[in-house]
Formats: sequence, structure tokens, C-alpha cells
Amino acid sequence: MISTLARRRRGRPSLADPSPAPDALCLDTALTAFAERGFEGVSVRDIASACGVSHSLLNAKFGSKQGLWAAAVDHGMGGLHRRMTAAPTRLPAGAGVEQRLRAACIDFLGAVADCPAIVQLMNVEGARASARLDYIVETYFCRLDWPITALLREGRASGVFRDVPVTIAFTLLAHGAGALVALRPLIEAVNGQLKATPATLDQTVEMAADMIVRGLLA
Amino acid sequence: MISTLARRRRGRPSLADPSPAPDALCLDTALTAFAERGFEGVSVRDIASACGVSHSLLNAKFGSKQGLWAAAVDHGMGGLHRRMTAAPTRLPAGAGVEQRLRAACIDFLGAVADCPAIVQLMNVEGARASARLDYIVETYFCRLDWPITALLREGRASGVFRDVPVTIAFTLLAHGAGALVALRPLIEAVNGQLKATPATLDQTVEMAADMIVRGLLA
DNA sequence: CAAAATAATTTCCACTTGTCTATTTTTTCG
DNA sequence: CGAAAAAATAGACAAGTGGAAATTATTTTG
Repeated sequence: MISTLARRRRGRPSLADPSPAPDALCLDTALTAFAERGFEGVSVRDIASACGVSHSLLNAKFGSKQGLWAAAVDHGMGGLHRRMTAAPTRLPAGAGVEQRLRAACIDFLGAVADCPAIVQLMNVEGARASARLDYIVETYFCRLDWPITALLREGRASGVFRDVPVTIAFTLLAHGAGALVALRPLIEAVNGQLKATPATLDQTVEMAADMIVRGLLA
Repeated sequence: MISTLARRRRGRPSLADPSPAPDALCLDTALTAFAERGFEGVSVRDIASACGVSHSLLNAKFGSKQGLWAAAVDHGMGGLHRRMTAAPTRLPAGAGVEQRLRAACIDFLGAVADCPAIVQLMNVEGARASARLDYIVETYFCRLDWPITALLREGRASGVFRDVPVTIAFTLLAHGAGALVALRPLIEAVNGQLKATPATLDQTVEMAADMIVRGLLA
């Protein structure tokens, strides 16, 4: 099944022309659509018209709807992973693991706020077993080598954090605090139609990160 | 829009025959399907054949696909709300708000584990604004009068908990800890294919509830 | 028991879906 | 230039969709 999902782009790379821009637009559009409405709730034609191309082009480029989905997930996951491993917030030298985890959580939630689709996608695909879920997990969650999980392990090993499994702490962060920024339509509706400003969003992110770190302290 | 979603069941109550059982089966099936695959990803025919009736019967009983969705949500929300307000875990007399909140969280997560569809549904519908999201929020989240939110307010007022908005704490519980039991396909895949036993599930629930309560303590 | 009313199914319709096969447009480079 | 190659589009197809009417089965009622 994975091979089916991984096999895409049947055309040829076109040595001279890279032209990555329109592709990225299509993949962003596709990822958002798949994340918000679920795989079966999106049509290739919707995505195509949303970024101004014909549906046949998407099928030609990515082989199938599944191929388009996999390419979109790769695109989004790649961006998130790159951002999470590349730009850690500056901290005073010798900052403890507690302080570093807090900063990493805030970084992570900022990245999710900029691209909520990944969390939304995990919410949608994680609800039931499928070849797509297997693809995501095997491709991106087998080696949970993100900075945050490393910090969780470090803090646990050094006795600063209590003995909480990494999966639990990470899920609380990604799906709990993540929901605060990835499910903004829901949060804003519950909070009474008042749109969240960047300032209140930052405040929310800090509070949520704080709650998680405090919940871990020994 | 709400009137459209709320209007359903055009037939007549049939004075002699209550026959609620098949209806409940259909609504359970529908709720699970809508939660796992999203509104547009489910066909009325799928739901109908899954519970052994014709698709026209569902349309006749609930007016439309939207009506079926609203009825399924009402059914599931009603069940959860009833369970949450009716059966609090027995606690030693004079238990503090911290202990009561921990018990309430565990109760809540147990209810979610028994009916993951509600959390899954909020994950799916909360990702983008829609008439359906408005219906849910206006019908069930305007008055957040669940035991848990009352405890959050009580603990905050009495100074036992820090000054964390109820929305943040509740979201961390419902979507973070909730994901641990509602997104079990994802969690089990990440944890390496080992199916969660009831015992490990209880352990997970307790740890997650513990983390949230600790995160709130002043 | 027939007649009326209700419940449920079958049938139909206009429309959308994914995928495949032409066809047309654009680019490349001798 | 201008032909070969590639990119993009248009069109066709069977399968599936929500909805509503037509039809059959079942129950209620006088």
C-alpha cells in the first residue's frame, strides 16, 4: 500500500525548467483541502480550480488522487520538519531543559499556527486505520527525532520531568495545545465570535506551553 | 441556517409504536461515519447499507443529509452530556477541587473512549467555519455548564489553580488527552502496532489527567 | 375482512466523481 | 524558423451522489 502512495509524478523532471512555484501552490491548496474536509470529502476538480489549473493536470503530475495527497503531505511535513529542526528560539546560554522545552513548544505552536493543516490532517486521518495513516506514521513518525521529543527524553532521563511517556506528552502538545491554534474556527466560535489577534494568540500559546511544561515537572 | 439543520423528522410520531431502537442504531452509525470521514466524505447510502435500511428511508426520516447529521450529533452529544452530568466518580467526603477535577477528567476521558466520535467530530468540524460548526457551538457550547468547566472555574476562583482561561484548559483536556483515546488508530500506529489493552488505556488516561491537573496548580 | 394510512423500498434524475484517452498548446533546440 | 518533446487541456466514461417521485409492503382502523 505504501508503494502505491509513494509512487507519483509519472512525467519527467524536465531538466531545464524547475518551475517549483506552481507545484507548491497546488500542494498547499491540496493539503489545506484534504486537512479541512478529509480525503474523501475533496475532489481533484475542487483543488484544481482553486489553483487555476485543470483537473487532468493534477492527475498527470501526481498520477492519481492518492498521489496528490501523498505529495501534499510530503510538502507540508517537509516544511514543518524543516522549520522545527532549523530555527530554535535563542535562549540564554546554559538554559535548563525545562526552559528549552518551553521555548520549543512555543516554536512548535507558532509553526502550527502558520500551517494548521498538518495538525488538522492528523486529526482527520488518525480517527481510523487506513493506508494513508500507515503512510504518515511510517514515513514521519517512526523516527520521532524532533527537537521536542528529544527534550522530553532528556528531561525525563535527567529527572527534571516526571516519568510520563513521550507519546502522552507529545500528544497533549500537538493535539491539545495544537487545537488552540489549528482549530481556530472552533475556538473563536466558542470564545464568542471574537477573532483572535496575533497578541492574544501568542498569549494563548504561551499559557498552553506553560501548562504542559508544568505538568511534566517532577 | 440553524433552522435548516434543526428541522428534521417530517413524519409523524406514530402514537402506538415508539420503535426507538433502529433509530438509535442509524444515528450511532451515522455519527461514527461523519466523525471518521467528514460530512462530505460520507454518503447517505453508506450509512443506510451499514445499518441495513435503504437510503431513502434515512432521507424520509431526517429530511436530508444535513438533517441526519444534526440528528446524529444531537444523539451523540445528548449521550455524552447525560453521562457527564449523571455519574460522577465517588470521592471521599470533602475532597478538594484538585482531586475532584482529576476524577472528572478521568470520567470524561472514559466517556470519550466509549464514544470517540464526538471528539473526532469536533476535530473535523472545528477546522473550518461552517453552518455545521455554528450549529454545534450554539447548541452545545454556548452554555459550557459541564461539571469539568465548573470545577475549572471553582479552582480558579479559590486560588487553587492558576489563572488559566477555561477554554485553554478544556481544549487541552478534550483535544489533547482526548486524542489519546479518540485517535487510537494513530496512537497505536505511533506506539508501534501494539494494541492498547484496557489496562494500559486506563494508565494513559490517568497520566494525562494528572498532567493537566498539575499544569493548573498554582 | 376490506379500506385507509403509514412505512419502506425501488426507481429515476440531474449532477459530480476519479481516471483514462485524445487533443491542443507551449517550450526546446538544431 | 520548424519539427520534436513536453506540458496542459478537453472530452468521455462508468460509478456514485443527494434528492424526490413512484411503487410496494405493512400496519392500523372502521
